[in-house]
Amino acid sequence: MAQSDTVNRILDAAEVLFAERGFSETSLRMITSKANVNLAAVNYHFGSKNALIQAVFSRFLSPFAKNLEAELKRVSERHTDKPIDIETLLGIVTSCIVMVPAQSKTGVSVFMRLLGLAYTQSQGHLRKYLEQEYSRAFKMFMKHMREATPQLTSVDRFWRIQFMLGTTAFTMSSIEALSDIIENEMQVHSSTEEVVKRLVPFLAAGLQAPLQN
Amino acid sequence: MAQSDTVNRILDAAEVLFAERGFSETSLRMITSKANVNLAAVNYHFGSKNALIQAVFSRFLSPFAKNLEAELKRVSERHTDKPIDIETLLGIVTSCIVMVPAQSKTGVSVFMRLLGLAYTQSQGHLRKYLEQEYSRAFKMFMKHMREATPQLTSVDRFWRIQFMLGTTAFTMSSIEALSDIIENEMQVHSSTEEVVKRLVPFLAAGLQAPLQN
DNA sequence: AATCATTCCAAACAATTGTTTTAAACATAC
DNA sequence: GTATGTTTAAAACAATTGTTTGGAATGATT
Repeated sequence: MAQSDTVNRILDAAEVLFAERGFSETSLRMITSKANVNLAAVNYHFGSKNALIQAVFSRFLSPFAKNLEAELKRVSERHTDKPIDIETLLGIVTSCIVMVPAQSKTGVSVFMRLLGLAYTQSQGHLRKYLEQEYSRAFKMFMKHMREATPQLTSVDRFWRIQFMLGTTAFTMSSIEALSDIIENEMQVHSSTEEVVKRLVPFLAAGLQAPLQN
Repeated sequence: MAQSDTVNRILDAAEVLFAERGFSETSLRMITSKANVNLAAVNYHFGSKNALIQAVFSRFLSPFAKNLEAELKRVSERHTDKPIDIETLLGIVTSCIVMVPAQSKTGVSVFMRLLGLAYTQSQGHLRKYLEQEYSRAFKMFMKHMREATPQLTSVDRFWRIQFMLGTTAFTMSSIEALSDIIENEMQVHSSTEEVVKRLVPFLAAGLQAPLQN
């Protein structure tokens, strides 16, 4: 199968380069030369650069959404009486994220960095695509989140979830650079797992912070 | 004075367009036609597009840094015995941010959006420029931060401050898109000021979260 | 072996980018 | 009023962008 090999080589190269440099700053020529394929291959297999960007996202977001929906459904069937608590809910999300790289070859940090880019780079087509493609999984997650935080108004809950997402995406995307800094300045080694351990209490405390009036 | 007028018109137009679309996605022709000046004026007055980007930042970041240093100094003189607490510290930062638009014509949301872009868009030249230009204000802030959180180890403090910065930068860089979503789904209008009000308790709680072992 | 659709490749395409150039317009000083 | 230096204007510049093209290679099916 020469076809799928070329397609995957393009996706692999694009994924890394997009994560490193952003979308506009990554040219098709960079991608194809890193993937060792012909320049025209991108337009032949994907149709356009925008379609390639969407394909990069759906390759890791589709398994993640599928995992998440399945896991949420599974756990909620055992919680028919009481809602799922926050810690369990966050645990489900993180475990589903960690599951994806095991299936494909995408690293967690690349995963999160791309997720962050999708949010910050105002690529209109991407945002629309993601919204209509994964709205079901997102709404499902939000439903359980709503039940787990009844003390919050819907507006406060929305924003705090965004804060959480932002913190995670940003930290994960810059984790290598920050680890280097801290290793130089304090002679302490920080693995991704250790950073996540530090991150979770931060997020949980923020999410449950007293409301300001 | 035709000169300074042209310069300011370019800065005004560039500021808005950069905040709306990002740096790479904004061409000099968009800027100059919005500013009603000739295309060559940018290279004449600023030298290059990168220099223009830096000029846009320094126009509002310099007053901010000045405000912040002055305010930190002023408050710390009244706290000779005990350190400044976190809430006050974060309050100083946000109030200094809000002060700048009153001095210039830049809106708070544009200000914050640019700040977020500076952090998330990996423009190498920008990051270096900002670091060496405003390291004094940053170090000053860090010193008070250290005194305000004596219960944290330096490693924990380092990470939590990164979490904070990440949350802020991320939220600010995607604030308009998120405001649109929440306005559509919940019929609630969210100004930047309101989002900041929601952000501060989240950050403060995260910073002071109990340590995990 | 011949036919077929699929995939690949080198080249060219048109459009857009940041930057530079040339001359004209302008203001200021003598 | 002439001279001098500064700012604007329009055009052209070279480089890079995403995309398209026509034909060559490929590989499976008959």
